[in-house]
This record gives sequence, structure tokens and C-alpha cells, in this order.
Amino acid sequence: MNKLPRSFYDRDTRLVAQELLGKFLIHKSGGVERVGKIVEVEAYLGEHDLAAHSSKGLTARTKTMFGPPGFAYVYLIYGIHHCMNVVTEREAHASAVLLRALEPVKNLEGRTCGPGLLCRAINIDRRLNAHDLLSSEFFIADPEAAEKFSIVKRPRIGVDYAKHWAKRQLRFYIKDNPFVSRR
DNA sequence: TGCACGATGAAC
DNA sequence: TTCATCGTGCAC
Repeated sequence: MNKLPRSFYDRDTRLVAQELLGKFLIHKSGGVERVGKIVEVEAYLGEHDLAAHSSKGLTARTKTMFGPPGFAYVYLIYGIHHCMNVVTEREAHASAVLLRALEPVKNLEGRTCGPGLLCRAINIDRRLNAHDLLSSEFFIADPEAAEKFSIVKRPRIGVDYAKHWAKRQLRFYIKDNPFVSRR
């Protein structure tokens, strides 16, 4: 499979988000290779985006978001679940794409619809924060055969506190895909 | 040093 | 609709 280059991530976040749909997320751990097709994402546009963690500025947690593109930003939410993001655009732009759902392709365990479930199924936790997505055991790749699909745009989930930013259509998913977390 | 609160998921 | 559960960010 064709691993996505750094330049893929170093572009407009909304564009990267939509182009990540249909791509394969690969994680090799404990001698097992797990693969899922990305079917739902959300874009977080940077420090000015009130829904983005980076809107609070550079902190210990958000350091990865302020780093260069093509790295994983993984954090613990509600003390229970992990969320996996891909850092986009130039260093210090502090933007990222949250992966919300996968369609199982290989060795995924349990459900994969929703950011927390997705991380559990493909064995991602915060030890993978700041991990390079151009590495050999954790990366995103183009599938062998690209499929045709329509992209649905909706407001992001769970960001009602973000004032007008909560209304922006920055959630993208593959139309009619059964693994999308919620209609 | 303490405390309110999540980019969620599951149960009731 | 409620709750589990803990790291983070900010108030004091």
C-alpha cells in the first residue's frame, strides 16, 4: 500500500479531512497488523477555532497540534476514551483532523463507529501521541483501488460550547456508509 | 493545590 | 437522561 507523504498533510485542513475519507489507517502492534478504512472525520481549524483544543493556546497537551503535519495527536477524553487526530498544515498552525469512524478491513476488534471505539478497536492510546504517521508501524495509506463515493457535510459532534463554530459544517463522512457513527 | 469539565459511550 | 473516570487548564 502507498503511504501518504508529509505533503499530503501539509495542506488546507478541510481538504485533508475530506481526502482522508476512503484512506486506510494501519497500526501494527504486538505482531498484529490492524487496518481500517476511514469513513468519518472532523476538521479542527486552528487557534481561532473555538472548538479546537489549540484555541487555548500552546499547552503541554496541545503541543502536538502545534507541531509539524503528519503526526498523531492522541488524547484521553472523559477519563475513559482515547481520540485520534492527524495534525495538518504548517508547524504552529495548530490544526488537525479527528478520526471518528472506521470500516473494518483487517484484524479490528469490536465496534469502530465513534472516536473512542475506533481507538480501542485498532489499539491506539495516548502512548501514540506525537507519533510520526510516516513510520512503518503506524501510518495512513491509499487503498489499492479507489472507490467512488459522495461526501456528506454536517456540524461537528459534541462542540455546542464553541458558539458560532459549533454550526460550521466541518464533519465529513462517506454517504450511506453503514459504519458512520451517527446520522 | 484544588476543582470544574470535557472533540464519548453505555446503561437506564 | 445519567453516569463512569481522570488529565488538563485555570482559578485561587
